Amino acid sequence: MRLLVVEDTAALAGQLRQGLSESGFAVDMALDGEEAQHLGDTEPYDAVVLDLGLPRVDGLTVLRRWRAAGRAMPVLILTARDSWTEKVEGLNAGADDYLAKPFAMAELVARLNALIRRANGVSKPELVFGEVRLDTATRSVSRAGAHVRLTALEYGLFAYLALHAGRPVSKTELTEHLYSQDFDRDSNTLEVIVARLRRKLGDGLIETVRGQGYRLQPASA
Amino acid sequence: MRLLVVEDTAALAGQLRQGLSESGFAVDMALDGEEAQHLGDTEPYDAVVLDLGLPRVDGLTVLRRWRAAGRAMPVLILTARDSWTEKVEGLNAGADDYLAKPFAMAELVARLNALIRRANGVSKPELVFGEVRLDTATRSVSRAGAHVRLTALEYGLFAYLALHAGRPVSKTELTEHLYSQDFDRDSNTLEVIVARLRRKLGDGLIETVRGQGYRLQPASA
DNA sequence: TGGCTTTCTGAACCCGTGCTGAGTGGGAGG
DNA sequence: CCTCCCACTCAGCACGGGTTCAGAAAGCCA
Repeated sequence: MRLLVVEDTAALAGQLRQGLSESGFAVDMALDGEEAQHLGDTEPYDAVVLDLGLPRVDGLTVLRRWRAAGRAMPVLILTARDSWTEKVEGLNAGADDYLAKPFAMAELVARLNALIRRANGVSKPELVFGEVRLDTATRSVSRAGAHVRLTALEYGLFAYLALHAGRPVSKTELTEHLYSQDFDRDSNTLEVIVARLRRKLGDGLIETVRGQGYRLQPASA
Repeated sequence: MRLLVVEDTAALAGQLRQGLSESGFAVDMALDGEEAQHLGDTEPYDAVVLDLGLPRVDGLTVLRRWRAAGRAMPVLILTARDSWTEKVEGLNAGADDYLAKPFAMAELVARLNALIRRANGVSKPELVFGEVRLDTATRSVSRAGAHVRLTALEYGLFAYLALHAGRPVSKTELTEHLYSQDFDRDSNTLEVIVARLRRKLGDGLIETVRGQGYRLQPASA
Protein backbone atom coordinates (compact mmCIF):
# COMPACT_ATOMS: atom_id res chain seq x y z
CA MET A 1 0.00 0.00 0.00
CA ARG A 2 1.31 3.36 -0.98
CA LEU A 3 0.92 6.43 1.19
CA LEU A 4 1.42 10.14 0.85
CA VAL A 5 2.55 11.75 4.09
CA VAL A 6 2.27 15.52 4.27
CA GLU A 7 4.24 16.91 7.18
CA ASP A 8 6.44 19.98 7.42
CA THR A 9 8.31 19.57 10.69
CA ALA A 10 11.37 17.50 9.97
CA ALA A 11 11.38 15.49 13.17
CA LEU A 12 7.87 14.19 12.91
CA ALA A 13 8.27 13.66 9.18
CA GLY A 14 11.21 11.39 9.81
CA GLN A 15 9.40 9.39 12.44
CA LEU A 16 6.41 8.96 10.18
CA ARG A 17 8.46 7.84 7.25
CA GLN A 18 10.32 5.29 9.30
CA GLY A 19 7.41 4.00 11.27
CA LEU A 20 5.15 3.61 8.29
CA SER A 21 7.82 2.02 6.12
CA GLU A 22 8.49 -0.47 8.87
CA SER A 23 4.83 -1.28 8.85
CA GLY A 24 5.05 -2.19 5.22
CA PHE A 25 3.79 0.92 3.48
CA ALA A 26 5.45 2.53 0.50
CA VAL A 27 5.77 6.11 1.62
CA ASP A 28 6.09 9.33 -0.37
CA MET A 29 6.72 12.53 1.58
CA ALA A 30 5.53 16.05 0.85
CA LEU A 31 6.92 18.94 2.85
CA ASP A 32 4.45 21.64 1.92
CA GLY A 33 0.99 22.06 0.53
CA GLU A 34 2.00 22.72 -3.03
CA GLU A 35 4.03 19.57 -3.30
CA ALA A 36 1.27 17.63 -1.62
CA GLN A 37 -1.28 18.95 -4.03
CA HIS A 38 0.77 17.96 -7.00
CA LEU A 39 1.59 14.48 -5.79
CA GLY A 40 -1.95 13.75 -4.75
CA ASP A 41 -3.15 14.76 -8.17
CA THR A 42 -0.72 12.67 -10.11
CA GLU A 43 0.14 9.59 -8.10
CA PRO A 44 -2.28 6.86 -7.12
CA TYR A 45 -2.14 6.68 -3.34
CA ASP A 46 -4.04 4.25 -1.21
CA ALA A 47 -4.27 6.80 1.57
CA VAL A 48 -2.95 10.19 2.67
CA VAL A 49 -1.72 11.37 6.07
CA LEU A 50 -2.16 15.12 6.15
CA ASP A 51 -0.91 17.48 8.80
CA LEU A 52 -2.94 20.65 8.91
CA GLY A 53 -1.08 23.90 9.29
CA LEU A 54 1.47 23.76 6.52
CA PRO A 55 3.57 26.49 4.97
CA ARG A 56 2.55 27.89 1.58
CA VAL A 57 -0.80 26.28 0.92
CA ASP A 58 -2.86 25.31 3.93
CA GLY A 59 -3.68 21.65 4.46
CA LEU A 60 -7.39 22.21 4.47
CA THR A 61 -7.18 23.98 1.15
CA VAL A 62 -5.27 21.11 -0.37
CA LEU A 63 -7.87 18.68 0.86
CA ARG A 64 -10.77 20.74 -0.44
CA ARG A 65 -9.19 21.01 -3.85
CA TRP A 66 -8.65 17.27 -4.02
CA ARG A 67 -12.24 16.59 -3.20
CA ALA A 68 -13.45 19.20 -5.66
CA ALA A 69 -11.45 17.49 -8.36
CA GLY A 70 -13.00 14.18 -7.47
CA ARG A 71 -10.05 12.50 -5.77
CA ALA A 72 -11.55 9.98 -3.47
CA MET A 73 -8.58 8.42 -1.68
CA PRO A 74 -8.98 8.23 2.10
CA VAL A 75 -7.36 11.09 4.00
CA LEU A 76 -6.41 11.02 7.66
CA ILE A 77 -5.63 14.39 9.21
CA LEU A 78 -3.29 15.06 12.07
CA THR A 79 -4.63 17.77 14.34
CA ALA A 80 -3.16 19.63 17.27
CA ARG A 81 -3.91 18.19 20.65
CA ASP A 82 -7.20 19.78 21.51
CA SER A 83 -8.02 21.92 18.55
CA TRP A 84 -11.65 21.15 18.30
CA THR A 85 -12.26 23.42 15.36
CA GLU A 86 -9.44 21.98 13.29
CA LYS A 87 -10.90 18.55 13.58
CA VAL A 88 -14.41 19.59 12.62
CA GLU A 89 -13.24 21.70 9.73
CA GLY A 90 -11.10 18.86 8.52
CA LEU A 91 -13.89 16.37 8.49
CA ASN A 92 -16.13 18.86 6.75
CA ALA A 93 -13.48 19.40 4.11
CA GLY A 94 -13.60 15.72 3.28
CA ALA A 95 -11.25 13.99 5.68
CA ASP A 96 -12.13 10.42 6.55
CA ASP A 97 -10.50 10.21 9.96
CA TYR A 98 -8.36 12.23 12.32
CA LEU A 99 -5.73 11.68 14.95
CA ALA A 100 -4.64 14.16 17.62
CA LYS A 101 -0.95 14.77 18.12
CA PRO A 102 0.88 13.27 19.82
CA PHE A 103 -0.13 9.77 18.92
CA ALA A 104 1.15 6.23 18.96
CA MET A 105 2.48 4.88 15.70
CA ALA A 106 0.55 1.66 16.18
CA GLU A 107 -2.67 3.59 16.36
CA LEU A 108 -1.93 5.44 13.15
CA VAL A 109 -1.10 2.21 11.35
CA ALA A 110 -4.26 0.54 12.55
CA ARG A 111 -6.43 3.42 11.44
CA LEU A 112 -4.78 3.61 8.05
CA ASN A 113 -5.31 -0.07 7.48
CA ALA A 114 -8.95 0.27 8.39
CA LEU A 115 -9.37 3.30 6.14
CA ILE A 116 -7.82 1.58 3.16
CA ARG A 117 -9.95 -1.46 3.70
CA ARG A 118 -13.16 0.50 3.87
CA ALA A 119 -12.21 2.65 0.90
CA ASN A 120 -12.11 -0.52 -1.15
CA GLY A 121 -15.48 -1.66 0.03
CA VAL A 122 -14.29 -4.28 2.44
CA SER A 123 -15.85 -3.97 5.84
CA LYS A 124 -14.28 -6.78 7.79
CA PRO A 125 -10.57 -6.90 8.58
CA GLU A 126 -10.43 -10.53 7.56
CA LEU A 127 -10.66 -11.87 4.04
CA VAL A 128 -11.00 -15.52 3.13
CA PHE A 129 -10.00 -17.08 -0.17
CA GLY A 130 -10.54 -20.79 -0.02
CA GLU A 131 -8.21 -22.16 2.58
CA VAL A 132 -6.20 -18.96 2.70
CA ARG A 133 -7.09 -16.32 5.24
CA LEU A 134 -5.82 -12.75 5.27
CA ASP A 135 -6.01 -10.62 8.39
CA THR A 136 -5.30 -7.02 7.51
CA ALA A 137 -5.35 -5.97 11.14
CA THR A 138 -2.42 -8.12 12.16
CA ARG A 139 -0.92 -8.30 8.67
CA SER A 140 -0.90 -12.04 8.92
CA VAL A 141 -1.81 -14.76 6.48
CA SER A 142 -2.70 -18.33 7.19
CA ARG A 143 -3.32 -21.33 5.01
CA ALA A 144 -5.52 -24.15 6.21
CA GLY A 145 -5.20 -22.77 9.70
CA ALA A 146 -1.40 -22.69 9.72
CA HIS A 147 0.35 -19.36 9.81
CA VAL A 148 2.34 -18.52 6.70
CA ARG A 149 5.37 -16.28 6.84
CA LEU A 150 5.30 -13.68 4.09
CA THR A 151 7.91 -11.07 3.34
CA ALA A 152 6.96 -7.42 3.17
CA LEU A 153 6.51 -7.37 -0.58
CA GLU A 154 4.77 -10.70 -0.69
CA TYR A 155 2.27 -9.50 1.85
CA GLY A 156 1.83 -6.19 0.11
CA LEU A 157 1.15 -7.75 -3.23
CA PHE A 158 -1.26 -10.29 -1.84
CA ALA A 159 -3.12 -7.73 0.22
CA TYR A 160 -3.53 -5.45 -2.77
CA LEU A 161 -4.88 -8.25 -4.89
CA ALA A 162 -7.18 -9.25 -2.09
CA LEU A 163 -8.58 -5.76 -1.75
CA HIS A 164 -9.27 -5.70 -5.46
CA ALA A 165 -10.37 -9.28 -5.82
CA GLY A 166 -12.50 -10.14 -8.80
CA ARG A 167 -10.92 -7.82 -11.32
CA PRO A 168 -7.59 -8.24 -13.04
CA VAL A 169 -4.89 -5.96 -11.65
CA SER A 170 -2.18 -4.94 -14.08
CA LYS A 171 1.47 -5.16 -13.24
CA THR A 172 1.93 -1.45 -13.62
CA GLU A 173 -0.84 -0.86 -11.14
CA LEU A 174 0.80 -3.25 -8.74
CA THR A 175 4.19 -1.59 -9.01
CA GLU A 176 2.60 1.79 -8.54
CA HIS A 177 1.07 0.70 -5.28
CA LEU A 178 3.91 -1.43 -3.97
CA TYR A 179 6.77 0.94 -4.60
CA SER A 180 7.17 4.58 -3.79
CA GLN A 181 8.19 6.91 -6.59
CA ASP A 182 9.30 5.43 -9.86
CA PHE A 183 10.58 1.99 -10.43
CA ASP A 184 12.39 0.28 -13.24
CA ARG A 185 9.78 -0.76 -15.73
CA ASP A 186 11.03 -3.88 -17.48
CA SER A 187 11.79 -6.09 -14.58
CA ASN A 188 10.18 -9.31 -13.57
CA THR A 189 10.27 -8.90 -9.82
CA LEU A 190 6.54 -9.03 -9.61
CA GLU A 191 6.47 -12.33 -11.42
CA VAL A 192 9.04 -13.68 -9.03
CA ILE A 193 7.02 -12.55 -6.05
CA VAL A 194 3.87 -14.03 -7.49
CA ALA A 195 5.68 -17.31 -8.05
CA ARG A 196 6.76 -17.41 -4.42
CA LEU A 197 3.30 -16.52 -3.24
CA ARG A 198 1.85 -19.34 -5.24
CA ARG A 199 4.28 -21.75 -3.70
CA LYS A 200 3.43 -20.56 -0.22
CA LEU A 201 -0.31 -20.15 -0.62
CA GLY A 202 -1.04 -22.80 -3.19
CA ASP A 203 -1.53 -22.76 -6.93
CA GLY A 204 -4.87 -21.78 -8.33
CA LEU A 205 -5.27 -18.88 -5.96
CA ILE A 206 -3.68 -16.16 -8.04
CA GLU A 207 -4.89 -16.40 -11.58
CA THR A 208 -2.87 -14.80 -14.36
CA VAL A 209 -4.81 -13.00 -17.05
CA ARG A 210 -2.46 -12.88 -19.97
CA GLY A 211 -1.56 -9.39 -21.07
CA GLN A 212 -3.65 -7.87 -18.35
CA GLY A 213 -2.28 -8.85 -15.00
CA TYR A 214 -3.27 -11.00 -12.07
CA ARG A 215 -6.61 -11.70 -10.50
CA LEU A 216 -7.90 -13.18 -7.29
CA GLN A 217 -11.31 -14.75 -7.25
CA PRO A 218 -13.60 -12.76 -4.97
CA ALA A 219 -13.70 -13.78 -1.34
CA SER A 220 -16.07 -16.61 -0.55
CA ALA A 221 -17.82 -15.04 2.41
CA MET B 1 -13.74 -2.08 -27.92
CA ARG B 2 -11.86 0.35 -30.08
CA LEU B 3 -10.89 3.82 -28.97
CA LEU B 4 -9.51 6.94 -30.53
CA VAL B 5 -7.23 8.85 -28.18
CA VAL B 6 -6.42 12.42 -29.16
CA GLU B 7 -3.51 13.76 -27.17
CA ASP B 8 -0.55 15.85 -28.26
CA THR B 9 1.88 15.70 -25.34
CA ALA B 10 3.99 12.61 -25.80
CA ALA B 11 4.21 11.61 -22.16
CA LEU B 12 0.51 11.55 -21.47
CA ALA B 13 -0.15 9.97 -24.85
CA GLY B 14 2.12 7.10 -23.95
CA GLN B 15 0.49 6.58 -20.59
CA LEU B 16 -2.93 6.60 -22.14
CA ARG B 17 -2.01 4.12 -24.81
CA GLN B 18 -0.50 1.75 -22.30
CA GLY B 19 -3.13 2.03 -19.65
CA LEU B 20 -6.02 1.66 -22.03
CA SER B 21 -4.46 -1.24 -23.91
CA GLU B 22 -3.87 -2.97 -20.61
CA SER B 23 -7.54 -2.56 -19.90
CA GLY B 24 -8.38 -4.38 -23.07
CA PHE B 25 -9.14 -1.60 -25.50
CA ALA B 26 -7.88 -1.45 -29.05
CA VAL B 27 -6.34 2.01 -29.20
CA ASP B 28 -5.67 4.34 -32.11
CA MET B 29 -3.75 7.53 -31.39
CA ALA B 30 -4.05 10.94 -33.00
CA LEU B 31 -1.48 13.61 -32.26
CA ASP B 32 -3.26 16.67 -33.57
CA GLY B 33 -6.70 17.88 -34.50
CA GLU B 34 -6.40 17.23 -38.20
CA GLU B 35 -5.46 13.61 -37.76
CA ALA B 36 -8.17 13.20 -35.16
CA GLN B 37 -10.75 14.66 -37.46
CA HIS B 38 -9.80 12.33 -40.25
CA LEU B 39 -9.73 9.18 -38.14
CA GLY B 40 -12.97 9.99 -36.39
CA ASP B 41 -14.63 10.50 -39.75
CA THR B 42 -13.41 7.30 -41.29
CA GLU B 43 -13.04 4.69 -38.54
CA PRO B 44 -15.82 3.30 -36.39
CA TYR B 45 -14.80 3.97 -32.80
CA ASP B 46 -16.67 2.89 -29.72
CA ALA B 47 -15.52 6.00 -27.89
CA VAL B 48 -13.12 8.92 -28.15
CA VAL B 49 -10.82 10.44 -25.55
CA LEU B 50 -10.20 14.03 -26.59
CA ASP B 51 -7.75 16.42 -25.04
CA LEU B 52 -8.78 20.01 -25.61
CA GLY B 53 -6.06 22.46 -26.55
CA LEU B 54 -4.37 20.74 -29.45
CA PRO B 55 -2.03 22.16 -32.06
CA ARG B 56 -3.39 22.91 -35.52
CA VAL B 57 -7.10 22.38 -35.16
CA ASP B 58 -8.58 22.95 -31.74
CA GLY B 59 -10.22 20.04 -29.96
CA LEU B 60 -13.52 21.79 -29.60
CA THR B 61 -13.64 22.48 -33.30
CA VAL B 62 -13.01 18.85 -34.09
CA LEU B 63 -15.79 17.82 -31.78
CA ARG B 64 -18.27 20.31 -33.23
CA ARG B 65 -17.51 19.18 -36.74
CA TRP B 66 -18.07 15.57 -35.80
CA ARG B 67 -21.40 16.34 -34.25
CA ALA B 68 -22.41 18.52 -37.19
CA ALA B 69 -21.62 15.60 -39.48
CA GLY B 70 -23.78 13.35 -37.36
CA ARG B 71 -21.08 11.26 -35.69
CA ALA B 72 -22.63 10.07 -32.49
CA MET B 73 -19.88 8.07 -30.78
CA PRO B 74 -19.40 8.98 -27.12
CA VAL B 75 -16.66 11.54 -26.51
CA LEU B 76 -14.89 12.09 -23.20
CA ILE B 77 -12.89 15.29 -22.99
CA LEU B 78 -9.82 15.90 -20.88
CA THR B 79 -9.80 19.40 -19.45
CA ALA B 80 -7.19 21.41 -17.63
CA ARG B 81 -7.30 21.37 -13.88
CA ASP B 82 -9.85 23.99 -13.05
CA SER B 83 -10.77 25.44 -16.38
CA TRP B 84 -14.42 25.80 -15.76
CA THR B 85 -15.10 27.31 -19.14
CA GLU B 86 -13.36 24.53 -21.04
CA LYS B 87 -15.57 21.98 -19.41
CA VAL B 88 -18.79 23.82 -20.09
CA GLU B 89 -17.85 24.61 -23.66
CA GLY B 90 -16.91 21.01 -24.20
CA LEU B 91 -20.19 19.68 -22.97
CA ASN B 92 -22.04 22.22 -25.09
CA ALA B 93 -20.06 21.15 -28.10
CA GLY B 94 -21.37 17.65 -27.66
CA ALA B 95 -19.05 15.90 -25.25
CA ASP B 96 -20.63 13.17 -23.17
CA ASP B 97 -18.35 13.30 -20.16
CA TYR B 98 -15.25 15.06 -18.95
CA LEU B 99 -12.30 14.38 -16.70
CA ALA B 100 -9.98 17.00 -15.20
CA LYS B 101 -6.26 16.48 -15.60
CA PRO B 102 -4.52 14.97 -13.88
CA PHE B 103 -6.61 11.90 -13.32
CA ALA B 104 -6.35 8.27 -12.27
CA MET B 105 -6.28 5.72 -15.07
CA ALA B 106 -8.78 3.52 -13.27
CA GLU B 107 -11.27 6.35 -13.26
CA LEU B 108 -10.87 6.94 -16.97
CA VAL B 109 -11.36 3.27 -17.72
CA ALA B 110 -14.45 3.08 -15.57
CA ARG B 111 -16.00 6.10 -17.23
CA LEU B 112 -15.23 4.87 -20.71
CA ASN B 113 -16.81 1.53 -19.98
CA ALA B 114 -19.89 3.26 -18.64
CA LEU B 115 -20.06 5.59 -21.63
CA ILE B 116 -19.80 2.77 -24.12
CA ARG B 117 -22.42 0.79 -22.30
CA ARG B 118 -24.87 3.66 -22.16
CA ALA B 119 -24.21 4.63 -25.77
CA ASN B 120 -25.49 1.20 -26.69
CA GLY B 121 -28.54 1.54 -24.55
CA VAL B 122 -27.42 -0.73 -21.75
CA SER B 123 -27.75 0.76 -18.31
CA LYS B 124 -26.50 -1.96 -16.00
CA PRO B 125 -22.91 -3.21 -15.96
CA GLU B 126 -24.12 -6.79 -15.90
CA LEU B 127 -25.74 -8.65 -18.77
CA VAL B 128 -27.40 -12.04 -18.57
CA PHE B 129 -27.92 -14.44 -21.45
CA GLY B 130 -29.51 -17.59 -20.20
CA GLU B 131 -27.04 -19.22 -17.86
CA VAL B 132 -24.22 -17.00 -19.05
CA ARG B 133 -23.48 -13.81 -17.18
CA LEU B 134 -21.23 -10.97 -18.38
CA ASP B 135 -19.86 -8.40 -15.95
CA THR B 136 -18.35 -5.50 -17.85
CA ALA B 137 -17.03 -3.91 -14.69
CA THR B 138 -14.70 -6.76 -13.81
CA ARG B 139 -14.43 -8.09 -17.35
CA SER B 140 -15.50 -11.48 -16.11
CA VAL B 141 -17.87 -14.05 -17.51
CA SER B 142 -19.57 -16.87 -15.69
CA ARG B 143 -21.65 -19.79 -16.82
CA ALA B 144 -24.14 -21.36 -14.47
CA GLY B 145 -22.42 -19.56 -11.64
CA ALA B 146 -18.94 -20.83 -12.44
CA HIS B 147 -16.30 -18.41 -13.58
CA VAL B 148 -15.20 -18.96 -17.18
CA ARG B 149 -11.72 -17.99 -18.28
CA LEU B 150 -11.79 -16.08 -21.55
CA THR B 151 -8.83 -14.80 -23.50
CA ALA B 152 -8.61 -11.15 -24.47
CA LEU B 153 -10.11 -11.61 -27.92
CA GLU B 154 -12.74 -14.02 -26.75
CA TYR B 155 -13.92 -11.55 -24.15
CA GLY B 156 -13.79 -8.65 -26.57
CA LEU B 157 -15.83 -10.45 -29.15
CA PHE B 158 -18.40 -11.66 -26.70
CA ALA B 159 -18.74 -8.27 -25.04
CA TYR B 160 -19.28 -6.60 -28.38
CA LEU B 161 -21.95 -9.07 -29.35
CA ALA B 162 -23.54 -8.65 -25.96
CA LEU B 163 -23.72 -4.89 -26.30
CA HIS B 164 -25.36 -5.30 -29.67
CA ALA B 165 -27.50 -8.26 -28.78
CA GLY B 166 -30.54 -8.86 -30.92
CA ARG B 167 -29.13 -7.77 -34.23
CA PRO B 168 -26.69 -9.65 -36.43
CA VAL B 169 -23.17 -8.25 -36.32
CA SER B 170 -21.08 -8.69 -39.43
CA LYS B 171 -17.56 -10.02 -39.35
CA THR B 172 -16.13 -6.86 -40.80
CA GLU B 173 -17.81 -4.87 -38.06
CA LEU B 174 -16.34 -7.21 -35.48
CA THR B 175 -12.81 -6.93 -36.84
CA GLU B 176 -13.13 -3.18 -37.01
CA HIS B 177 -14.02 -3.00 -33.36
CA LEU B 178 -11.67 -5.67 -32.06
CA TYR B 179 -8.51 -4.63 -33.81
CA SER B 180 -6.86 -1.25 -34.03
CA GLN B 181 -5.80 -0.02 -37.44
CA ASP B 182 -6.05 -2.33 -40.38
CA PHE B 183 -6.18 -6.02 -40.24
CA ASP B 184 -5.80 -8.74 -42.81
CA ARG B 185 -9.19 -9.15 -44.35
CA ASP B 186 -9.54 -12.71 -45.58
CA SER B 187 -8.79 -14.68 -42.48
CA ASN B 188 -11.00 -16.87 -40.42
CA THR B 189 -9.71 -15.95 -36.98
CA LEU B 190 -13.08 -14.70 -35.94
CA GLU B 191 -14.70 -17.97 -36.82
CA VAL B 192 -12.12 -19.80 -34.77
CA ILE B 193 -12.70 -17.53 -31.82
CA VAL B 194 -16.45 -17.94 -32.11
CA ALA B 195 -15.99 -21.70 -32.14
CA ARG B 196 -13.95 -21.52 -28.95
CA LEU B 197 -16.50 -19.26 -27.33
CA ARG B 198 -19.26 -21.68 -28.17
CA ARG B 199 -17.34 -24.50 -26.57
CA LYS B 200 -16.77 -22.48 -23.42
CA LEU B 201 -20.16 -20.85 -23.13
CA GLY B 202 -22.34 -23.48 -24.70
CA ASP B 203 -23.84 -23.92 -28.15
CA GLY B 204 -26.98 -22.08 -29.03
CA LEU B 205 -25.80 -18.87 -27.46
CA ILE B 206 -24.11 -17.33 -30.47
CA GLU B 207 -26.31 -17.76 -33.49
CA THR B 208 -24.84 -17.46 -36.99
CA VAL B 209 -26.84 -15.60 -39.56
CA ARG B 210 -25.53 -16.85 -42.81
CA GLY B 211 -24.06 -14.13 -44.99
CA GLN B 212 -24.68 -11.50 -42.34
CA GLY B 213 -22.70 -12.37 -39.27
CA TYR B 214 -23.38 -13.46 -35.71
CA ARG B 215 -26.19 -12.68 -33.36
CA LEU B 216 -26.84 -12.97 -29.67
CA GLN B 217 -30.40 -13.23 -28.42
CA PRO B 218 -31.23 -10.16 -26.35
CA ALA B 219 -30.57 -10.31 -22.65
CA SER B 220 -33.28 -11.90 -20.60
CA ALA B 221 -33.60 -9.27 -17.89
C1' DT C 1 -29.82 -33.75 -56.75
C1' DG C 2 -25.47 -31.55 -57.75
C1' DG C 3 -22.44 -27.92 -57.40
C1' DC C 4 -21.00 -23.85 -55.09
C1' DT C 5 -20.23 -20.95 -51.22
C1' DT C 6 -19.96 -20.12 -46.49
C1' DT C 7 -19.01 -21.67 -42.04
C1' DC C 8 -17.10 -24.90 -38.67
C1' DT C 9 -13.46 -27.12 -36.23
C1' DG C 10 -9.43 -29.85 -35.19
C1' DA C 11 -4.52 -29.63 -35.60
C1' DA C 12 -0.23 -27.40 -36.15
C1' DC C 13 2.62 -23.34 -35.99
C1' DC C 14 5.07 -19.48 -33.93
C1' DC C 15 5.74 -15.72 -31.19
C1' DG C 16 5.42 -13.39 -26.96
C1' DT C 17 4.48 -13.57 -22.23
C1' DG C 18 5.06 -15.50 -18.05
C1' DC C 19 7.47 -18.94 -14.92
C1' DT C 20 11.22 -20.47 -12.27
C1' DG C 21 15.76 -21.85 -10.46
C1' DA C 22 20.17 -20.08 -9.54
C1' DG C 23 23.05 -16.49 -8.56
C1' DT C 24 24.24 -11.47 -6.93
C1' DG C 25 24.01 -7.58 -3.87
C1' DG C 26 22.82 -5.03 0.00
C1' DG C 27 20.87 -3.92 4.44
C1' DA C 28 19.84 -5.16 9.18
C1' DG C 29 20.99 -7.46 13.20
C1' DG C 30 23.96 -9.97 15.99
C1' DC D 1 32.87 -7.96 10.82
C1' DC D 2 30.10 -11.73 9.73
C1' DT D 3 25.68 -13.75 8.68
C1' DC D 4 21.29 -14.12 7.15
C1' DC D 5 17.51 -12.90 4.65
C1' DC D 6 15.21 -10.46 1.29
C1' DA D 7 14.93 -8.10 -3.05
C1' DC D 8 16.45 -8.24 -7.46
C1' DT D 9 18.63 -9.87 -12.04
C1' DC D 10 19.25 -13.05 -15.55
C1' DA D 11 18.63 -16.72 -18.68
C1' DG D 12 16.51 -20.61 -20.26
C1' DC D 13 12.27 -22.89 -20.67
C1' DA D 14 7.22 -23.77 -20.86
C1' DC D 15 2.99 -22.54 -22.19
C1' DG D 16 -0.88 -19.88 -24.01
C1' DG D 17 -3.03 -17.72 -27.41
C1' DG D 18 -3.59 -15.76 -31.90
C1' DT D 19 -3.17 -17.24 -36.38
C1' DT D 20 -3.17 -20.33 -40.41
C1' DC D 21 -4.51 -24.26 -42.93
C1' DA D 22 -7.18 -28.06 -44.54
C1' DG D 23 -10.80 -30.97 -44.62
C1' DA D 24 -15.67 -31.60 -43.16
C1' DA D 25 -20.18 -29.88 -42.66
C1' DA D 26 -24.04 -27.04 -43.62
C1' DG D 27 -26.75 -23.85 -46.42
C1' DC D 28 -28.26 -22.02 -50.68
C1' DC D 29 -29.60 -22.00 -55.50
C1' DA D 30 -30.25 -23.85 -60.00
